Formats: sequence, structure tokens, C-alpha cells
Amino acid sequence: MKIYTIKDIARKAGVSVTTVSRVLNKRPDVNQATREKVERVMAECHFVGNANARGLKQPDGDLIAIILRGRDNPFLNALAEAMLQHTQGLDASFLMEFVDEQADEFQTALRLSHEKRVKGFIFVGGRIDERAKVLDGMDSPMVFTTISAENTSFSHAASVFIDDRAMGYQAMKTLIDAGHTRIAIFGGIRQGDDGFAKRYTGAMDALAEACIPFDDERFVQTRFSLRGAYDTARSFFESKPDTTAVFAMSDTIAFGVIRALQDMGKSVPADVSVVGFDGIEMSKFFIPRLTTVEQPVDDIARESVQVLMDMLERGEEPRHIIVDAKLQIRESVQ
Amino acid sequence: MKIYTIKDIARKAGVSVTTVSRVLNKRPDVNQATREKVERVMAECHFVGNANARGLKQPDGDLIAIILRGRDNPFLNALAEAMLQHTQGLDASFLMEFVDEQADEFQTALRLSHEKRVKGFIFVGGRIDERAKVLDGMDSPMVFTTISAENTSFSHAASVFIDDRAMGYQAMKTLIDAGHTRIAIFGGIRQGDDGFAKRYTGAMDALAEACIPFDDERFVQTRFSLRGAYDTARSFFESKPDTTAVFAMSDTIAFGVIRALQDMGKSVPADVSVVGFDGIEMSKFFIPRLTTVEQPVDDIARESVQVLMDMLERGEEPRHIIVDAKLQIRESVQ
DNA sequence: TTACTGGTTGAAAACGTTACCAGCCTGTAC
DNA sequence: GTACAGGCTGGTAACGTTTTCAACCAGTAA
Repeated sequence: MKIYTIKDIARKAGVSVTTVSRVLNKRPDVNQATREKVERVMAECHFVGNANARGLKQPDGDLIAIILRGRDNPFLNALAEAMLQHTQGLDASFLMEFVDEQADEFQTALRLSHEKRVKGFIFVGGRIDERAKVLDGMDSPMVFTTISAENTSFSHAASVFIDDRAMGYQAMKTLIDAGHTRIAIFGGIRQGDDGFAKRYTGAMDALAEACIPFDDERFVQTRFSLRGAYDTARSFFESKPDTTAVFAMSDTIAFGVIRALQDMGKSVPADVSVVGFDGIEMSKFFIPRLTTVEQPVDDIARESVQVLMDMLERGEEPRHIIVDAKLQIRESVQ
Repeated sequence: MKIYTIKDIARKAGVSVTTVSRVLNKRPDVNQATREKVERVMAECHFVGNANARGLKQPDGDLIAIILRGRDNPFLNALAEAMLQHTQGLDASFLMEFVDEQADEFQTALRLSHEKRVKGFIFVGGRIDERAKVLDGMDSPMVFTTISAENTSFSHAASVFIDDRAMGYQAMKTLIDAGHTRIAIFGGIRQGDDGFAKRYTGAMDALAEACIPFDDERFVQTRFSLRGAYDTARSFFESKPDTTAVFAMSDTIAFGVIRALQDMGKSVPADVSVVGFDGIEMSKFFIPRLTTVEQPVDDIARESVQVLMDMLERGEEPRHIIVDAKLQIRESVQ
């Protein structure tokens, strides 16, 4: 089927392309009758402008990309969703881009910056490493979320995050206060993300403070998926059956662990206590309800958008913002 | 920072823009020395072509859009993800587009077809109604998933779906066979999607076959979210406490219902049995594991891509493909 | 010598749109 | 009458690419 261009519309309506363009862009300086005629023709032809041509001609206006790594991560998805909410009414356009686990998000960003003239970036679930230099060198403002860019050499990188160390401390403290001493930590190390390391450090601090020795074999690395956590937990508890509590570095891991425990005849929290991290929606509905560190999704989203706009529109310096997380006491710890 | 164009590169490298374009597109007819020189300059400048200009000039190649409605729906997300897997190695480019609940996905599709010259569409979580005419009128091949387009007037609409009636029947039959007679159905009616209606019909058939009367008040409409199902279930069970089984039309609804029952002091499956629908990952990990109708995500994805490619490349007629779903017996029914 | 080949290259015309500028009217003020 | 403003309109030059065509320069065959 024919795809109509602005020229076709102009011919059919008996006006110039300029006039059609004016109607298309809702400019005021068009006669009402002319406008209606053109609009009628456009409607008949199901006309939609060609974005390439438009973008080519007017590469202006602040275009901002939200780059989400991890489509199947409920927490990051909720965060990106919240971000989209906070972009409403702002004097900028936003686009959401997904990259998968293996991809280089900075190359994606670089591509967007050239291809679509994207001006600013918000990374959701991203990592920080040297590769960010390519963006920083271009003076592109960027915001990292749930991860600190404070002590990096980048001059255009802001960040919004929680105090992972403090929350790791609190999570562990909760377990200690409940009387546990043989506590496992389920998590992992992600290149370019020291959040997990900080949670680990916080947890260690709590342990040290209570003079509880930590058996390194109780730090177990796992994939961040239900299946991964389940499998890891099954083999872990076979070798360390006397463990009575688990600090899981994500809610998803916590669910996998709980399911595994259940299948091994141990119930949560009666036999083993579990505390999670993130506070995704399911944590309120899972059985048992999960005691977890709830990340302030809405605050992170709001601040991220805010700090980026400040950099972009007012040339402000990048800030590094710590927002308050909160430990939600629910049912999985006893 | 300066954004380099092909002209800048040409000037810096002392060649023509044509040559740069050739290098950019890896054409064979460029002298090796010239190619290397141009590539070096491009690397120095972090050059990436402008997608708008390129798209404007070469709107060719089969571009296919996967339009996903419902970012927070785990089942639809898994389906879209699987689709992406099956596009590997195909002679076409795919792009994934999200539309939110309120948006008109056909307008989105129309826009994509004009803006990016998208040739074919796969709708994930879409609805079928008259608005699809705009695409059908343009001869754009489209595939609807998890929903039948069989008895529509569209000549370019294929579809891939399960036998919702049969699966609704099986789900209900499972409950009946377990001895239940006071069974509630939690679901809803979605405009343009008769899948739920078919599941309902199937369930009714099973009831009729077993000569069990159905109390219309036990058909309860709910939002398709944990929270929505939870709230609905709480008020429902207050008015109909003697209900002993629930057929939930999605796993998410099932989880909300189970949580609500738990909070009302009823356990699943001891007091109330629940069967879900979709078979998302969490259904294997929830406590109790959910007995549910598992949609063959991989089959739906593969067939959808296949039938669209057949229409696009070989001009074949749209087909309407029924794939086999399977009732997964797990722990939530007794 | 001429003719022709193949490997490289560049000039210029698109692609569909918007921005700028100039030009037409009609009406109003001098 | 002239001048000028304001509303409306159209012609044309961009935007950054790719594509088409022509042309160059060896080298080789006749």
C-alpha cells in the first residue's frame, strides 16, 4: 500500500508542502478553512509523518534516554516505570531503551547520542566502569541509579542510590537480633557495581559488632534468578544444614531460597529466617511475606530525573544523592 | 561536544563522502589503504552514523515490530522474550515496542509503519477490534498472539493461540474431580479479547457436564494485578465464605487470591483449592506451587514469527494456529 | 598504437521534512 | 491616492545519509 508523504497530501489538498507542514505542526498561521481541508485529506490517507525526515531536520529539543539493563528484573522494571511517571510534563522527550545482560550499555548510549542526538542518559541497572569515558568525554550528562558514581573520575556522572552498607548492616542486624548466629549470605559480585560489596561489608560490620564469627563458606554466589537461587540453595543447605538464617541480596533470590528450604522440609521462618532486598511487589504477597529492605523506587526515580534535568537545563554540577531505604519487617524472620 | 557527520570524516580523511559511506557500509570496492585511513579517523572521532538520515534514504529491508502491551505482565514479557530468541538469524530486523494499557496499539503500529517503514507486526497482549482495519487496509501482515483472529474480516491477520475453551474446561474439571462444587471464577472481560470468555465457557461446560449448578455471584471480576486480586478476593470471601475452590484466569490473580485466603485464616489447598492460568516462572516457586494451565510460550513465539515470515516473504495466506497448552498439576489443588 | 577491462573514486541527486524568506492579498491609517 | 501592517501562503535551501552514474587510472589484450 502506498505510504503517503507530505507532498502527496499537499497535491491532494491543493496547497504547498509548507502549508501541510504547518498544519502538521499545529502552527497558528494557517487559515481555518485551509487547515480543515488539509486535515481531512490527512485523515483520509491515514497520514503519519516520517520521523526520520523530521528528526533529521530538527535534531533539537532535549531527548533523554533511560537505558534499562535487565528486562526480567521486577525491581529495575518498577524503577524504570516510576521514572517514566516522573517525566510527565517535563520539557524534554524521553525514550526507553533495553539492553541485555551481555551488551555494552555505553556503546548503546553512544549510538543513541549520535543516531538520535540523545542529550542525557539515565542508567537503570547499569554498571560503572572505564567504558563510561566515551560519554563523559563528550560532556554528556548521565545519571546512574542504585549505584554510586561518587568516587569516579567522571565529570558528568551523577548518581542516586541508597546507603547499601547501612542497609546491609540493618538486614544482618535484624537476623542477629532475632538470635541467629549461623547466617548465610546469598548474593554475587557484579563487575562495576559495588552495591553488593557494600551490603556485604555492612553485614560483616553487624556480625563483627555482635562478635559473631563468619564462616566464609556461608557467603554463596548465585545467579539472580529464581531457578539459580533455588539450585544454589539446595546444594548449599546440603553442605551447611545447620544454617538458621539467610540474608539474600535480592527478593528474587530470597524466593528461590525459601522454595528450596521448603522442599528440603524446612519451613520459613520457623526453621530458617530469610531477609531479602529490594522490596518488589511480590514480597508483600509471597507466603511467607518477605522481610526485606525496601528501596524507595519513587524517590530514586524522581531524584534521577531531577538531577539530570538540572545538569541539562541549568548546567548544574552532577550531584550524588543518597535516598532513604527502609527495612520492612514482615513474616520471614523469626 | 561536536557531533561528527560523514562530511567531517571525509574532510579529515581527505576523501569524498561517498567513500566514507562505502567504508561505513563495509562495501568491498574500497582500497585497503583508504579504508584503513577512514576507519582510523572514524575511530578517533567516535563516529556513529545518523540513523535518521540513513533511515530516510534506505527504508528497505524487512523491519518487523513486536508490539507488547503490558510491561508488568510476566507472562507476556516471557512471550516477547521468547519471540526475540526466535528471530535470531532471520533475514529481517525486529524491534520491540511497548504500549501502555490505555494506548491504541494500532495507532502505534500505523505510526511505526509510516515512520520506520515497518512491514509486519506481532501483537503480544493485544486486542482485536475494528481499529485493526487501518493496518489491514494497508495490506500489512500482522499476527495476534494468545488470541484468535479466525472469525474476523481481516485478510492479513494471522493468529497463534491455545484452545482457551478446552483449557478452561480442564482447569475446572480438575477442581470438580477433586470433589469441589462451590467454585468461584476470578477473571475479567477484556474488550477485544475473547480468550477469557472462552475459558469461562469451557469452565461452564465442565460444570454442566458434572451437573453442578453455578452461582453467578461466584464469577468475580478483578483487575489483573496482585493487589487487585487480593482486594477482590478479600471482599468476595467475606460474602461467600463457603466457596472451596477458585479458578483464577491468570497466575498473578491466583497469587493474590491465595495471599488473601491465607490472611483470612484459610490455607491453600487444605481449605480452598486454586488453579491458575499461564504458567509463569513464579508458579513453580510460589508456596504452594501453583496448579495451572501452562501456555507453551516457546511454541507460540516460534509459530508467530514463522507465520509472519511466511506471509511477508512468500506471500502466504495468514494461518490461525492452535498450539497445545498443558495443565500442570502441582500443589494448590486438593 | 587503440580498445577494453577492473579496481577505485567523486559529484550530484535523491529521501521527507522543517525553517527561512519573500510574496501575495485585504484592510486600515495617513 | 499612498503606505503599511498583518494574515496567510509558497518556493527553496537545508538536514546527513545512500545511491546512481560517470570518470579516472592502471594494466592487459589486440
